[in-house]
Amino acid sequence: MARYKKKERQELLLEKVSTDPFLTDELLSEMFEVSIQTIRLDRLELNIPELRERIKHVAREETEKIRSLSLQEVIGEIIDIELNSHALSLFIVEDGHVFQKNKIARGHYLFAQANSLCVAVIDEPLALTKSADIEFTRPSKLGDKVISKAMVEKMDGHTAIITVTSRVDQKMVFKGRFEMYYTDETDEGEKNG
Amino acid sequence: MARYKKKERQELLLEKVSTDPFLTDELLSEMFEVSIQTIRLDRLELNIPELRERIKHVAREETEKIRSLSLQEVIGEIIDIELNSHALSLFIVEDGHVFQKNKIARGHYLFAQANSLCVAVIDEPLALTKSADIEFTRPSKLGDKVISKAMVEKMDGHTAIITVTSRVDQKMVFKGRFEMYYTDETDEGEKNG
DNA sequence: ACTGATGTTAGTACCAACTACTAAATGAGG
DNA sequence: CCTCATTTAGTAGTTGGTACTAACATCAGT
Repeated sequence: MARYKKKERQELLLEKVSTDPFLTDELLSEMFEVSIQTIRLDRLELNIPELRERIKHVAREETEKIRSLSLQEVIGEIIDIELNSHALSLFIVEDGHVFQKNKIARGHYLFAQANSLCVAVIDEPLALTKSADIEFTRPSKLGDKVISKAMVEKMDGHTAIITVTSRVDQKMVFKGRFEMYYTDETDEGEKNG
Repeated sequence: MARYKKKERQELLLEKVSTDPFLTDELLSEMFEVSIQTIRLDRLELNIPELRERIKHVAREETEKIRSLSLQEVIGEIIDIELNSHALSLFIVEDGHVFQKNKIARGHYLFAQANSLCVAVIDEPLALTKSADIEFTRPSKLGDKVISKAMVEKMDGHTAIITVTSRVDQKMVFKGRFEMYYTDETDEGEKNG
């Protein structure tokens, strides 16, 4: 098989490197059947950094993503909050949140937004969901900006009742009634453990 | 300030490197006020790989985590399933799933396990959660192995009723009643869009 | 104070995977 | 055939290491 022309090779190179950042110049030169120098010239022209920089970049970026995905306290971004009263959050439906076949958001992400908003709105060290009554009124889709609103209806003793409504373009996609347990102790585990 | 003793230094080194894998031997040697060789001997004794290997590891591992966290079809691992009848899944509570202060699992992860199990148990191209009535009967904690069981109670027309119970060591931590909408069409969006 | 063991530092040769540069060889088109 | 673009070759220098040898420092026990 004949080797590629410059332009073609450079396009393929870009693709290769972005799908697999772990390829050395040597490996790439073998794949394209050109010399290492050619690969290096190509990278220079295309502004593709060297292997180690690519790996470093991936490592840094991914650690950030991890934090924003799994270690975040709240699903969605809180845009307004008055403790023990009400709160608003924004959640943008991205690729990882939807069913691939129809791009409809999985219900548990909408629930997560509502649930974590309830936790956030309560101004106590410990707030746990005790029960909830929820309804998905219409499907929300990839790219939707979901605005969730939590209203604290009642707080007495150790139980709060919060109603949540989530909307996309003013149209309701989710509503729920959450019963939260809260206390000023940081950890209930001591009692049970 | 006096320099640390070997043992102490090595413990701190381990901690440093695991919290920030991007530290070179040179930087570390400056931090501990010892020579580069000492740092290298320490790494050798503690089996800490060199900078580049650490970065590579982070880059690879994190990309995998991303996939398993955000792109997975089901939260938890399905361990038994009979379509349109019942299903079991296992979800292990990890660090990213809990409140840091008390190590109690966030409710929406337990909900996600139950919800995705309901989607999985229905043998139709499209299955969406319509509403749910849920209860968190006791907190589950870091390290818990949560076994979720979904039972299809009724299926008629386009609506299924599924009850889910989740247990840790036989003790119930979550129960819910899910109303699912299903159809044999892959995408309802065509009608609305 | 002397002896050993342990710990620390210095120094060398080598490696991968580069950058930056110069220079030569090879093509392909007019 | 000439020419310009492209490709290849080769050298020197860089970073962040490994692997190894040898010397030096420190302290503990006798």
